[in-house]
Amino acid sequence: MPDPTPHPPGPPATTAEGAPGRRAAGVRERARAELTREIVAAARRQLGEVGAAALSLRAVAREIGMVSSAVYRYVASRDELLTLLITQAYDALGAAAEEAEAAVPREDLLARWLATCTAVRSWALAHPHEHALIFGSPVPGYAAPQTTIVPAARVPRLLIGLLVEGVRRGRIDPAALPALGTEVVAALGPVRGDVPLEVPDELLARGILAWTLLVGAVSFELFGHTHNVVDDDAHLREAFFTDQVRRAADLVGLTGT
Amino acid sequence: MPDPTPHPPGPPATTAEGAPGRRAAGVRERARAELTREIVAAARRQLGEVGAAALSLRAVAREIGMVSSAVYRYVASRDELLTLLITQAYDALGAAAEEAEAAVPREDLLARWLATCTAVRSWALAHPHEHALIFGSPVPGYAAPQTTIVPAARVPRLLIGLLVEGVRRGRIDPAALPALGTEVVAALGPVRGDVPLEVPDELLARGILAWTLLVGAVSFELFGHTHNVVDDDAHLREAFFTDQVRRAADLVGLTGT
DNA sequence: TGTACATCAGTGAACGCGCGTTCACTGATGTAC
DNA sequence: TGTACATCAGTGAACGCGCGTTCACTGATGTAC
Repeated sequence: MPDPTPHPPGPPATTAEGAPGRRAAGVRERARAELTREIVAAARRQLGEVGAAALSLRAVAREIGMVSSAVYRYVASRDELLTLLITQAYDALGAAAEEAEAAVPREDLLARWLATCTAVRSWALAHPHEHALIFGSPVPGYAAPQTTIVPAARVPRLLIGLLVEGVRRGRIDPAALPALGTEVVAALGPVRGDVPLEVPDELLARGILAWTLLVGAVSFELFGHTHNVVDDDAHLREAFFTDQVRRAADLVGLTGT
Repeated sequence: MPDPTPHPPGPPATTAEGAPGRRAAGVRERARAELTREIVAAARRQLGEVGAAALSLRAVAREIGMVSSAVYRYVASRDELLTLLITQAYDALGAAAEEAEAAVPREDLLARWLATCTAVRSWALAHPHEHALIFGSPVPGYAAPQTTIVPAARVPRLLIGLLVEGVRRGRIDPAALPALGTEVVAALGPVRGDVPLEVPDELLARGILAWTLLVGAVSFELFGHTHNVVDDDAHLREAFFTDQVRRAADLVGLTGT
């Protein structure tokens, strides 16, 4: 630790001063960013082929025609690469869901709910290994850092937003909901601060159930647990999924227009 | 293929004739079975330490003091070992759930439901890697054979049994249920044959939702997705889980005594 | 504008490791007469 | 009961492979005067 090896210079910490030489430094920085992107893209491709556990820095280097040690100029370790893949997967999923949701007329809360859920499923079907990376078994020996928290919350935030809107528009009547047991209320302590008070505890519990069901249903389908249960036909599968998430919408009080 | 290598004799196909020499042959067979069990047990221990992707035949051999090649007398390959682990995990989970359910008074269908769900969660908390093995991301490069289908269905079968009983005892009124959309009915084709007709399509769809939620909730907790959502306290976690699966029971029509 | 110097990207070899699987073999254990 | 033979379990060496990471190095690219 005390000897500063000349090797990994790390990200250049955006050179403190910056008025002159800005463009020049910008060139190096841009090249750096570009190659980092290339590395992550290659890693993503590899992830899609062999899965997270078998993801290898050497293979990534090979794919972009670099020598394996050169990759260490851009990522500090295999774990850091995994972290990048995870946050980017969460972000891609979040963006897909947000885009689909935004395309639906604002008044139709049920349709917005269903669009969000369907987008989550479609993204997962299109990126099965990335779904597995964020919602499947944890990668052995890897601990997700704080960095992933915010992107991980994008889809839940979207769904909570729909609940808030439902309450504000009078589509969901918080007063009509039963009270939640005190222990369960206590259990929800950590999330309580992140959710507007318009969403009472009971509704929050239902929302979490819906979110759990959504991810559970997608994972079940992706991981093969619907074999011998649901038909193989793509259209029927989607119909079944829609039926399930519509039930979840029902539960939180978002019914048809 | 056409040359019968002298090496792997495989399981001895239970020597056709068997009147004399029975006990002697039995000794070898018993030793064989015993060692196979030891191998699988060691593999299970290893699974608990490094996860499925990193499970290695050589490490298993090391743990039981064998040379790595000797293991091939007992299991044909790493994949076969994985298959054994998977079916045994399903069976252990199924047995735990069945035992917990059997301990509850027969009349209390809700309590039987909750006991089943709680057993699934407890087993998963006690055997996180085995839960991940059967409900997490598929192991890359491994395809589950038919052998796993029956044990995999044990818990679902238990839950379906409760629905059947609920209908037979008049606790669930099938006539009061809405009809299920024709597409969703079609989607349920494969499973329909395995579920008694007392459980109408609509109830079946709700049952699958409940099962999906159950596994989803356990996986969420186990894979760390309830961080920053549910409190860390074990008791509160359980209270939250119970609340969620009680909602699932509600949905299928199993309410309090 | 021109030169001397510092910064950085990429190289290639190496360390030390573990893996699945095969194969010819030695002994021990059972079987048949 | 005793011997000749067949079956099986376990050994040890080997094949061929890939991995993450480090390190001293060569050049190219930028920076300061």
